[in-house]
Amino acid sequence: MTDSEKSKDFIRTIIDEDIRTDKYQGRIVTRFPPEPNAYLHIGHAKAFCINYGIAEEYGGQYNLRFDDTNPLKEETEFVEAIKDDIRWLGFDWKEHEYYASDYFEQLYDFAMTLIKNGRAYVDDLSADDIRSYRGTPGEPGRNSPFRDRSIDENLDLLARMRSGEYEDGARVLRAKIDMSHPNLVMRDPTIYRIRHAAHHRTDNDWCIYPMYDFTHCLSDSIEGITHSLCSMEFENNRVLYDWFLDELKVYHPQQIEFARGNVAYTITSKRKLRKLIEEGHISAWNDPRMPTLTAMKRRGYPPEAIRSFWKEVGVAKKHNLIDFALLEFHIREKLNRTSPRVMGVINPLKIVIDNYPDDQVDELEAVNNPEDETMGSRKVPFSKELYIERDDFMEDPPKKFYRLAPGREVRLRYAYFVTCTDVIKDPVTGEVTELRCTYDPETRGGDAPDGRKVKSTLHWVSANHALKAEVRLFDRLFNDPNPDDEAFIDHLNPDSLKVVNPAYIEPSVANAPAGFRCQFERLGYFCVDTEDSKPDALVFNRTVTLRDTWAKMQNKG
RNA sequence: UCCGAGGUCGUUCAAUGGUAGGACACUGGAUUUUGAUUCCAGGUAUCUAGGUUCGAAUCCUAGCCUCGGAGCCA
Repeated sequence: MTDSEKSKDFIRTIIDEDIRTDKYQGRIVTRFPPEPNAYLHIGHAKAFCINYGIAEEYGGQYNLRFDDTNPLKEETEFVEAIKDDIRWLGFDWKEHEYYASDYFEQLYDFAMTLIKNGRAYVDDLSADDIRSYRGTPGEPGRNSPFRDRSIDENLDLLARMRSGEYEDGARVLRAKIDMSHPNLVMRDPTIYRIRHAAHHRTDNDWCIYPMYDFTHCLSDSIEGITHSLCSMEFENNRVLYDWFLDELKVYHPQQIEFARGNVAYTITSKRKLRKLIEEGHISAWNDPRMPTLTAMKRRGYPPEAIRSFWKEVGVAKKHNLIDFALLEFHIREKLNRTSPRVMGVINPLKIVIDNYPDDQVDELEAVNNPEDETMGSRKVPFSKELYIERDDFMEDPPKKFYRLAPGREVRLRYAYFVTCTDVIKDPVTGEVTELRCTYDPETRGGDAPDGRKVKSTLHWVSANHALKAEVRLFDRLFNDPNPDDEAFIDHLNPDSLKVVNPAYIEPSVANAPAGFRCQFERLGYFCVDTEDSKPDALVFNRTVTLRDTWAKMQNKG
């Protein structure tokens, strides 16, 4: 099925209908409204892939708007990080970069209008009292004793709140709606609170700040948003979104909610993510095991894979827990087509080719990417002493084991057929320390002129030519597919990071720049770390393993 | 308890009164100088109970289950 034949999700169905009825005169304008108080994670990517993806598809416009109404939590550092991450995913919001704080003056005017219309009042109740007056689900609240102040008094009080006359928490401005409304959001919600705090953009211009519900709908309205797409947690707030816009008789976008995407084995709560860092379970926001976009970038995930992943997941209103394997599938699919192949040995076992001349070095031709011949080939050095992967040898192999064993012949990729003739062990521990082999000079390049076959092909490096590098093997951060509960620390995977140093890598990657991606043949996709790698001390991150049918067979016993 | 939303293969998204389909995952097979990739084949699903209808995942009624909501957070 092609994209054009593919059925539309419920959001696109609504938009199609809006276009058909000319609801917005052909305009499509969406927005992504992050609060600049943390790094973006995989779940945010779904939100802006939907908002921005739809705008792109319909030839509309998309805005980036920072929802910066709480000076206590927001920082410029996060603004920059968020912009970097969205750009990394390939979206360009052009000149449409906005800040809710840019609208503070207009918002204040709207608040005064509400008061003048008898729809808002200044309340002197404490936060605790407001809570207890609010009632509970199923039980109506009670009106504040300050609810019926005169318009003039309310106007005067609000002006004095703004001028800094009162302490934090002394008063708030509330919408006057219905204290017995079945939806708690409608029980006279707070729209302004006093905060004597410097704001990352407006500095000390203000000491009162508008609340989300008031700010968000009006910001959407000011920007001419057509479809305000957000997650289901705002469903209860939609009546209030509509209420403000209707009361103020301003342009009215429509809010549409969809289910956020939850990826198995990850958590996305900002608070919990912060705790992982504070307690030292991971190193930083960009620790490659984190579900943040900055971490995925560092880990080597291609941005196109994240986009195609969310595109394939689609959008609905159902609670979900998406299989991590689907994300990995998209990562591999992209990387398979684009990554040059390299040979690297992570868990080395030395082999000595007895019949190979002592000081001879052979330069062998290796294909860079069998999926893309335009990527060409390279030379890899072969010599008497090599490393192969320890897992590729078994002294006493089971039936299905195709790799090297005593007396068995295998192919060294792009090199020669070799046969294991002897196994050298540590006399004390019994551990295999070295293999003696012979090679067949007639098989240079990997094919036997007599047509004989081998069961397997191994990767290898020349011991004297290989680069020593650090390799970081990442696995999932949590053991539990749904670790997002209060005991999430207990679900941490103790084996989420294994550092190998040294690993041995073929010399062709000696000058690989930070961020360079490649496939270590038969092992997985790796990239040069952007934080810790140095030209003379390379550090590779494992992005994702290759599919491994053999490992799967073994795990089943 | 009240308000709101949602229940379709293992997972996710379709099917909007007319053969329950795709992708991932899984299983089997073919090809393979990566046990990769690629290709082929296969199995598994409509929350429950009634009703309307020639025909129901879809419409109606009643129930069950899950999630969200009582910030001066977003």
